[in-house]
Amino acid sequence: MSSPKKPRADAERNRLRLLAAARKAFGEGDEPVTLERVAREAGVGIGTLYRHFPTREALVEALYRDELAQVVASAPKLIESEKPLRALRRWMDRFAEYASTKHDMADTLRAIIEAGTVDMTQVRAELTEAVQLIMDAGVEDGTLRADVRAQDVVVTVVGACSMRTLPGGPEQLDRMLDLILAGVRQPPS
Amino acid sequence: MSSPKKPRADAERNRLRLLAAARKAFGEGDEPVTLERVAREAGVGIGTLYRHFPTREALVEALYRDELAQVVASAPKLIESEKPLRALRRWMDRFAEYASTKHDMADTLRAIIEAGTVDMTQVRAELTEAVQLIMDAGVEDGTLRADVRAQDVVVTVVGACSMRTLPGGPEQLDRMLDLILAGVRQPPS
DNA sequence: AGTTGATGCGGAGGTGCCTCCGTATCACCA
DNA sequence: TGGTGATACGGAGGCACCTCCGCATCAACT
Repeated sequence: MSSPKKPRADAERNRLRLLAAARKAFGEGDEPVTLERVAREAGVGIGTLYRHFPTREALVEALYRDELAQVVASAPKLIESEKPLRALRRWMDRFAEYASTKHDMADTLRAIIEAGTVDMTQVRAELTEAVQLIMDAGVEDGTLRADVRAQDVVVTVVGACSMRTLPGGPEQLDRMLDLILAGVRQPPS
Repeated sequence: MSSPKKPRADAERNRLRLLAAARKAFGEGDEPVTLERVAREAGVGIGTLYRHFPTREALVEALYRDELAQVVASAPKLIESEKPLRALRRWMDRFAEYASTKHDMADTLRAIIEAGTVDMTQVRAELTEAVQLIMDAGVEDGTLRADVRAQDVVVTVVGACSMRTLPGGPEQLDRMLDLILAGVRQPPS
């Protein structure tokens, strides 16, 4: 059930080296990470990098998959400690903080949303599920609208977060998230 | 008041040739437009292209400036014929249709929103003004919230429209715009 | 241990973006 | 019209992305 193929030892070793080198390179605050540098730093050829990670996004995704999983996992916790509306807002904040810190990740998330790759769809589905969870709670207690799809919220939020430098400064993103949140809110009719 | 410098004849001629070539190249439905090709087609060197249009965005912006101006200009007309809420939605549609047809323009708009270049700021301001106009009308008649900034709406809409291919198909953008619109709406409290 | 097919490796090379600067052209004035 | 500084031109070249394929390495079997 779990071993589709026999992996070669050197392949796995190189994969790990690449991830380590990438983590280091993307970690350093300053600027643009060239994949050639990552490969060199890992002591492998550029071809090897591309075989393991066919696109830049694939590499970044592998790098941050863990942290993203934590963001996803925070959703159920937030529901327990907060009312749905506030939980959703806090989740957005968490996501936004994450996406803007590692702003390489923001681009990658865009790509993930857009692309049709399989394991990309996976990440997208996880995010949607997290939001769905909160929204279900909100629908149940009547504070959130029932006719809004979680996926639409996710895509809109990703779109908002993927704008690099906002003209209105960092607080603008906050207001934009508020705007989206207001759209999900059940009007007191 | 109007002639800061004397323009050289060949410069202006090349500028026009470049725009013509670009319009043709971007017009053709199929795929990716290389700037080198545009330059060649215009019969000028690549260096000349870059002198006239320092970035790809500058070129695309120049290409579509007119059409964008029309989108901006549609705002006052919409106010006359529709209620503010509906006017805003129609404006968003107009914008979205435009941005997704010329999807090179979508990228460019992103760049415009993000970048700090002067004449880019100009376009951003125009868009914001258009939305502001509609929102003012909506605030006046009480259908739209007064505490939402037009700029936030613009940036959020651009973010949404700049997602290339949505996982939920073309209708998803429609729903996302509805979501944003709902955020601007005055709750009947 | 030796053989061998499968798997992975490396980096040269093709492409596009953009810069830089020596050369050509223009507009103006004598 | 010829001279001259200012302005614009062209394309080579540097950089990064990504592909392709001949060669090396691995692991499974004898």
